[in-house]
Amino acid sequence: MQTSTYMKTTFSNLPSEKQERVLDAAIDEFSRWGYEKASINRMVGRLGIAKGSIFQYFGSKKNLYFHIFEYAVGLVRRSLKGVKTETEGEDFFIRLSKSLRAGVYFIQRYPRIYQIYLKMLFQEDFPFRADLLRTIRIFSMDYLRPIVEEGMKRGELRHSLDPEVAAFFLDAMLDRFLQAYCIAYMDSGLGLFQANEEVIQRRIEDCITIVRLGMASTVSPAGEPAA
Amino acid sequence: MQTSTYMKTTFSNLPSEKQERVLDAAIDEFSRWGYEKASINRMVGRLGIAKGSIFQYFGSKKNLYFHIFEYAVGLVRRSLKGVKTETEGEDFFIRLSKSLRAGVYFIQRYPRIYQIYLKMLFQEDFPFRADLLRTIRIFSMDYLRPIVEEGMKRGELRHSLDPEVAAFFLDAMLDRFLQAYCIAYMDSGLGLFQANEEVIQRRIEDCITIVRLGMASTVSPAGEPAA
DNA sequence: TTCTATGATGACCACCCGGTCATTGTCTCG
DNA sequence: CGAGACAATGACCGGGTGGTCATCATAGAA
Repeated sequence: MQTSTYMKTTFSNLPSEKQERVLDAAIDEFSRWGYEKASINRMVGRLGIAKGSIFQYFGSKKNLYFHIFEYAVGLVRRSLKGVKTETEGEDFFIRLSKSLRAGVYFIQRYPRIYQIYLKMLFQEDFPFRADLLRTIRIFSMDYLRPIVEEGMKRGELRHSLDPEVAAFFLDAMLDRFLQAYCIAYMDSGLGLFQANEEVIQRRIEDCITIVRLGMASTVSPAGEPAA
Repeated sequence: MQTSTYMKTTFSNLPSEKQERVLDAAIDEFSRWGYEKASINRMVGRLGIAKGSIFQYFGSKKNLYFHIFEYAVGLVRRSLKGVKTETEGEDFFIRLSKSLRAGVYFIQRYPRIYQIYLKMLFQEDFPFRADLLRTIRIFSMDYLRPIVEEGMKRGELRHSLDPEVAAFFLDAMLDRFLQAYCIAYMDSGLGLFQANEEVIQRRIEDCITIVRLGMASTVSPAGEPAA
């Protein structure tokens, strides 16, 4: 169990089996309820320990949340780094496709972590929320922008493209795609919500085709390049 | 003042000047705090009336919220209908551009209404939230899909385009664009947040260019069509 | 004037929250 | 067997919530 600014020695002295039970309960609680509505009372009730213990471990609800957030950021960071290096040198649109796939995989492997993100995104302001979300957006942009720039350098992307705008655009698309996979009302009739692998893969290709070719018909009246 | 399922006769009997003050205070409260954290106590405190009155008017906090939601939906409906008819027959990408502009205008004219939407989107589950958001998404798709289909009929869009996917894609882009204009951490370095008209217009054109042409460089090695 | 209907009121209710801290185990070392 | 260190406990605190209801105020009709 790594150290963290947000936990006290009382917690790190605990047998790791108990630490894990506590963290698991916290992830469960926050992923189900978000920050504000998460209840320490409920959490300790399910854990079968006293409320005071949690405050002995972390000092406050906020610190507990930060600790979990830090852990989640670590997971995402490793995952993104993995995709980036594994796809190094490949075509831009292949990389994009694999990144989106990796996003889906991540959600499948750590559904509660993604739920915490969604709850954070889809939740009333709590004081430090904006900072945490900014952290996530910067993450995303730091991942996407270099990939775009590399794609431009290789001539795979239009020279007239503004990398900032392109990264913003991709961020919007990727984010919404994953939301549609996890939230029923964000899937606007696409059938993406909790879809199986086959549908997901088809929709990924659909969306990336739009990103690649755009929506306009080719200017020459001759017709489509390939249809 | 139109009737509504959610208000009682006690409210409709009120002098309309007082009705408006109450509704204004409710919009203010919900736009600032969202549903769960909106406080009837605070609201009546600012209004200078008794708490019991609100429950005499609407029966419950939920009914009050529904009443406001219904009002907001009416505003959006009228606004969208306006843009759709005004741009009838124009080029698809012009229509798209004007739709996005209209979104910005709407937010500028009714900032608190949009805030209520954002708070609803970015907020913990309250029981009926999913239904309300589904309503909004369906709205959006019902607006976009026919525009896409018309664009395809005119040959302005690729025949190989799937209208469902295209509408989803556009919804994602438009939604995120407006969020970036209103929420600092959603503006990933684009400078869209609270931007002036000139920047907004430029970014609209940037984004729509990507939608139109895509990101890929033209397959022929000859170079860009126009750069 | 008196009666009646209806709006206005705010003390009060049950419930939940995060956080505190004096007290009670429990384990280790001398 | 102490003694000291430290984890565990849960009653308790102040503060907030949506919602209720007996009571009061008032305006128009008879």
